[in-house]
Order: sequence, then structure tokens, then C-alpha cells
Amino acid sequence: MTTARTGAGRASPRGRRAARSTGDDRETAILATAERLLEQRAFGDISIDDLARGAGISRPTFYFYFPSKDAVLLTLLDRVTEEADAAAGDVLVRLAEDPRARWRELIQRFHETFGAHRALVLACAQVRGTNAEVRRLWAAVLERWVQAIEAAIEAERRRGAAPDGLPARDLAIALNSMNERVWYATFAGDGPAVDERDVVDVLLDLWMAGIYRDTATPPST
Amino acid sequence: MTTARTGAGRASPRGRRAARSTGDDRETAILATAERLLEQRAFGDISIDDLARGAGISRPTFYFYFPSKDAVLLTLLDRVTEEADAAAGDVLVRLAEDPRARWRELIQRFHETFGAHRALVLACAQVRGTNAEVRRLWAAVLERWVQAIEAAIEAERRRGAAPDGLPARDLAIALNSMNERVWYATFAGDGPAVDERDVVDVLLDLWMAGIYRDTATPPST
DNA sequence: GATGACACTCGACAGGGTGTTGACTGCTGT
DNA sequence: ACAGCAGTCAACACCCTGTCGAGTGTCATC
Repeated sequence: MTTARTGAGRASPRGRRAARSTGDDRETAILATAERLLEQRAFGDISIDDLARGAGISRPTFYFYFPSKDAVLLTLLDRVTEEADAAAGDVLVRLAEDPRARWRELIQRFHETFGAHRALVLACAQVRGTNAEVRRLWAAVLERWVQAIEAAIEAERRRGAAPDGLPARDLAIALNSMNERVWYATFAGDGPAVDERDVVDVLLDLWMAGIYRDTATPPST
Repeated sequence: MTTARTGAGRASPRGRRAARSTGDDRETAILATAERLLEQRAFGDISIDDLARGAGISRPTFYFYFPSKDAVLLTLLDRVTEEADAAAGDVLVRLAEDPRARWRELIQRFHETFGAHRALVLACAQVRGTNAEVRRLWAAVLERWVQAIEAAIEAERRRGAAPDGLPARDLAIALNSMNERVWYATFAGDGPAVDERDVVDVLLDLWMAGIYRDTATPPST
């Protein structure tokens, strides 16, 4: 509940690892079971008992590895956001090469990463409402991304490629928020949603409009 | 669970009303208690017993009025969306008068309505993840709004005020999604968010950029 | 080759929430 | 006077969570 947490929600003290691999095996088994079950039903309909049985252990034993069901999700979420960061790579620093293509690449990569783990991402979005830890982690991740986008927009403005306008931070927040909600609707498939095949181009179009105020290709180096 | 539902989640058959007002009194007392409690703690931390005691009845009696805790939220949500619809009024049909001012009015009115019931709106967004009824209701409301915006964009394009570009429906979905998520972050106050005083102008700016591709004032009649 | 330490396991319990049942009360119309 | 129904709740059955305590097997060390 107040653990500093980095990586996993381990209940016991550090220091095992090495030798006796059963422990880590079980942990990954729980994680795998969670991601598998998440593709079949909602997070709320998965009990700790389901997770435990899926990993071949009893419910009390589950608590040896994770302090709660939410902690499992948190670990999974941590993993996916790292994957997304890696997928994004350094496109933002290469923006000047060909802005539209680079922004598209960024959005496309995120789309692919989230799409590959849609069940998990959807579950996190839901749990975020009820779990403070997930909320905090997501807020921190989002803050990083917002800052990166903000810096990129400011760089584009400095080199004269993008006009001044809204504070770059507000623009970055709004665009990120749009992506998040649009992806959610697309992957969840309920309510009005953009078709999965079009979503990258729709988002890109609005990013370009918001940042460059124009659909014409912005100047490259 | 499979009731057609219109208005409220009544458990008993229709036909009481009139005379013996106690029934309706209790019902509104439950509703009022829910909205009050929602301002103090999260929906998940409010038990049916809290709602019942707040309304001066016992837990089983609660079930006489509503089939579940979620049904209370559903009724409240229905009420707020109606309020938002009323607040929006007919601004969209008067767009040509002064597009920017009318769009601003639309966004501003929604902002005020949601802001006035932020605790409720936040709770609904959370529960939407776990409750199919809330999800359906929200999807239906959103669909109405998306269609209205879509029609307005197409009208603007027909009169030559807005350029062609993205399919109007996709544009409408993306802009509505952006608003929803941005407001959520602003009202929830966790994670990166636009300041409440600026949020209407930030959203408006992106709507204008997305629809008219230009910050210059679009032509009025 | 006994001993202690520790990773790991689970049966059994306590607690808190939900939804249902069945009996009860008191109007209200006939 | 009485049938009927809105309205009420104590008590129950159920499910899920989290904890406690008593294990078991495997190491390193003496």
C-alpha cells in the first residue's frame, strides 16, 4: 500500500532469486494467467482464486507473490508501458527530418503496442478508477509522454515549423488525452468508435492540425 | 439485467405513483444520498447499506426501490445527460451566425453541466468499465452527440465554411473523445490535466483547428 | 548428520459485502 | 370486515478477500 515499488508488487523481502527457481516460475505463471484470463472476461470477474488455480497454487499462496489482484495488473501495466516506450524509440528527436512521417510513426507504434495488449490496457483503464496505485502509475507514465510531446512541439516552434498558439503543455495534454480515449473506444468496441484500420490516420490528422494548424506538409530540414 | 429500462431501475411493477407519496420520497432520498456521498468518497467505497441508511431505510428495503447500486448511478446519469442536452440547446443549428462563438458556447455549456456534477460524472466514467448498463447508456448518449456534431460539420462543409478532410463522423468521434478525457482529467485532478479555467479555450482551439483547419475566424453568414 | 534458517505452501478462519426470502404492518377501496 | 397491495426489515445463504498459523522441503553450517 505504501511500498515504493519498482518492478513488482512482491510481498516478501528481497533476496531470494538465484537457485530454487520455483518462486519466479510461479510469479510469471500468475502474470501469464492474468493476461490470458483478461482476454476472456473482465478484470472484475476474475477472482484471486482463478489466478491462483491458473498458476497451479492455492489462494493463500497467491498472497506470497502479490499483495492483491490489482498488484498483478500493476506489474503487467508497468511492462506494457516500458514496451511502448521502447517502441516509440527516438522518433521525436528526428522530427525535423520529416515531421508528418515521424509523428505518424510515433502514433503507429503506440497503436501497435496497445493493440497487442488491448485486453490488459482496457482492464487498466477500468481499474484506474478504483485503484490509486494504478492511477498513480498511469499518471506518471502519461506525465512523461506529455513532457516529451511538449518539448517536441516547442522545438518545432523554435525552428519555425509550427506556429505559436496554445501553451505547448496544454496542447500535449489534449492530444494525448484524445489518443487515449479514442484508442479505448476502438479497442473496447462499444459506443461510437473509429475503425481500427483508420484510427492512426484520424489521430495523426488531428495532431497535425493542432500542432501545425494546417494539413499541408510542414517543412523538413 | 435485461429490462428495457426507461428512466429508472425500478424493481417493482409500474403503477403505484399517485397517493402514498412515501415511495417516491424514499426514491429521491436514495438518489440524493448517492449524489451527496459521491462528493465525499468513491463509488466503490459506498455500500448499499450507506445508501439505505442515508435515506432512512434498511438495506432490504433499498432493493424495493432499485435493483442494485449501479441502477442508482444509472438514474443519476440519465438525469445529467438530459440536463446537458437541455443546456446545449440549439446552438448547433445557429452555427452560421458566428461559428467560433457558437462552438465555444456548446463546449462551455457542457463544461458547466459536467462541472456542476463532477463527482457523479467521475463515478460514471469509472463504473462504465464494470457495468454494462452504464456502458450502454453512455454509448447511446455519446452516439447522439456524435451524430449531432457530425451533421453540424457536414453543414459547415456544405456552406463552404469548413474544408473537406477526415470523414465527418471520425472527426466528431475524435473531438468528443478528446473532450471527455480532458474533462475527466481536469475534474479528477490526478495526472497531467489542463487547468479548469483554461480547459474550454484549449478544447475550442483544437475543435477549430480540426474542423476549420485554421485559427482564423471562419466566415459567418 | 543434526540443526537452524528460510522459501514456500495451504487449511481454516474472520470479516464485509451482496442479493433473497418470508413474515409483518398498515393503508385503501369495496 | 376484508382482500390486496405498497412498503418494511430480520435473518439467511453466498461469495470474495485477506490473514494466521502450522506445516514441508531444502539449503549452509558446525
